[in-house]
Amino acid sequence: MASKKRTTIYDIANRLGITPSSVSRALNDKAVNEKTKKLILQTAKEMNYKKNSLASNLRKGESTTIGVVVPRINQNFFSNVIAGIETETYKKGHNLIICQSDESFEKEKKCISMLINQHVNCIITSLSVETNDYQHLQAVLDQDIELIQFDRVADEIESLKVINDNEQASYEAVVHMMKQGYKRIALLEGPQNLEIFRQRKVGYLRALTSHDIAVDNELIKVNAWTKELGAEATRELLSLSEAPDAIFASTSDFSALGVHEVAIEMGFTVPSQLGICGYANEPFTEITRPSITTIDQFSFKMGTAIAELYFEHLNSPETHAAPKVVSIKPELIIRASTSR
Amino acid sequence: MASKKRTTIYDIANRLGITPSSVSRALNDKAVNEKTKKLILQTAKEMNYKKNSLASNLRKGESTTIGVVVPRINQNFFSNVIAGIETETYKKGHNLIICQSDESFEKEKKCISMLINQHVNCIITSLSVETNDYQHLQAVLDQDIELIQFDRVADEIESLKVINDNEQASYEAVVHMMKQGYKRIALLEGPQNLEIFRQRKVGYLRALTSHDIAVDNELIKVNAWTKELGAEATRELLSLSEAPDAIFASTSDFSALGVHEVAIEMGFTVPSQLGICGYANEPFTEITRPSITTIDQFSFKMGTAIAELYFEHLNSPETHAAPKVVSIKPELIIRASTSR
DNA sequence: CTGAAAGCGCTTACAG
DNA sequence: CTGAAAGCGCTTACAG
Repeated sequence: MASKKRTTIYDIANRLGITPSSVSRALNDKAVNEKTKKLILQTAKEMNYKKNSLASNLRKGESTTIGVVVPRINQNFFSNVIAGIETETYKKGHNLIICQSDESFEKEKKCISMLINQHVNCIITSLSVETNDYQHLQAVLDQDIELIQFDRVADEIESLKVINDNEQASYEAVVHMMKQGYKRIALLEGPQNLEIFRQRKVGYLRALTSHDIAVDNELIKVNAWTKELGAEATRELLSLSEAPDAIFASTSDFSALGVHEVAIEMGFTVPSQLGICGYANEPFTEITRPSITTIDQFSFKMGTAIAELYFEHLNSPETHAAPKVVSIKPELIIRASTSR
Repeated sequence: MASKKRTTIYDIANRLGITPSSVSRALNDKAVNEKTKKLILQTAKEMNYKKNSLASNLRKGESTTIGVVVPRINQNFFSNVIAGIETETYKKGHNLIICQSDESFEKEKKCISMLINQHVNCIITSLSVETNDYQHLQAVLDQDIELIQFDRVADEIESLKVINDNEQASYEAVVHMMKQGYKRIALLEGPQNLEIFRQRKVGYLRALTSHDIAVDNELIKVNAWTKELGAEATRELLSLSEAPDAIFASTSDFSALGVHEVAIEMGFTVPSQLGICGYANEPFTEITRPSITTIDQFSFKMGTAIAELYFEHLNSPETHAAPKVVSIKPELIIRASTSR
């Protein structure tokens, strides 16, 4: 049943008494006598021929493979982006090699290196939370491989980018909370080596200052980007003599979930005594009671936008002028946790 | 900056006045004079050499690439399995090409075909809900490519398999509900072309009959495997003159979520008037109020088990005797929705 | 330890 | 339209 050796175009050529050149041409739909072409295609099917893309790509000096490196494959935001990318690349027969950095800078570097070896013709990546140096991204460009950064991007690396307007989204979220009457709005911020978290903080600060509210550093909690860290920060915040009446978990919905649980645990009523806003529109934010206000990043759409950018640049002449940056406007999803 | 042409072992050989053979040997840590080896490695680094795995794999007639086809990349269960696989394969430098069938039989076939062309040396797959014919899987075996099926497997295809004991898990779930005093337990079943859904139904039936409870076909709802379909089926069930007092959404937690919502909407108190049990231990089952009893499939562990199976067979002599089947015992997670 | 040569499976200018 | 030949970048028996 299982044949140790796969059928090649030589096998087909031998059987038909023609040259491999013609077989190759027929298989690739190039100019070949119609009758012979038909015969070749039929014979290929009979002999169970499967093209060897490795050989083909090697010869052509190109590949149809794209590398993807994300912090976590099994995190809603990233798996949605990947699903979006796959939906588009599949249509054109391009493949995705997917790695996860596990939020580790070391693993991220190794993954990128592996992908370069694999001769992918594009690397799509979102940085790990530890990443603070971008030589590995520069190395990608140096090998003349297309680079597309998304969401967690390194500004200083000149590559294609697909991002959200994090600052504006945060600004709007905080303004919304102020309009709901919240007076002391705390911020849970993410690791500031990542651009996205810096931008979200800027949005928060801009919202306060543009409404003549003084920034109180006591209300800003560093590195509260997981559920556990969000919970811990909340415990501290709600124990302050002048506790906040709202918390913007700018890092993630997981962090917001931590806030939510601690608030209930400490007897604060949401949203009347405490407003909560998260980030990312994870599915569970709709399910908690009260449901959590958050920001939708259109992750699946980010994925399709990335794929579109890729194909656009695959065909276009090297317009290394100014790498394109696509910004997708996130949307504030107002739910019960901030509606009073 | 960007070099159109990548450095090859020839470039290194020329620079050093030696042959490509030696360069290749040095790079692959084969027997080479220590001094030359050092020199070669250093030069490779200087010249920014990156191995071309395509060429290497082609020459060696093997590859370190594994193909994965799952129904949905962005579904918790599958993304966890993938994360588990990646964690193990990464350690040994093997890559994952990932495709999603989108629950479409047609796309599944095309993905498998693409992966064969890509010369992957293993295909890992979980069938789409539409799949009712397995020629495409047989084709994988015919090309002498290792095949590992998981979760949604085709019994008749003799391949490696990693599965849950669905029947036993369902049996235990239903017995648990009976012990909680539920008398009329309904079943939401999945498409019966898939083995897993057949097994879950068998477990349900076995639980009833082994406890001398007559099976009431009115309480068995077909194809209720999404949230919407689960909700619809629940509406019908709860409108019966003799409505059920518990619903086992054997298809998925999404379906159970539909049950949950309709129950509340129709004024049934959970768990006192209606017990609910789902399947898969999706994160949100812990967050609903009341929380939902479900079955944990240890998805991440399934992933690592799959990878282990792969590496085991990579080295072992072709033991085509009886393809190994690894069964991972799922665990009933008892929560509020069935605790009265 | 090292070199010369062949070959993995394919594609593509170059002739005819 | 078709064939003969070279070559993508690498690895590996075969000699020495």
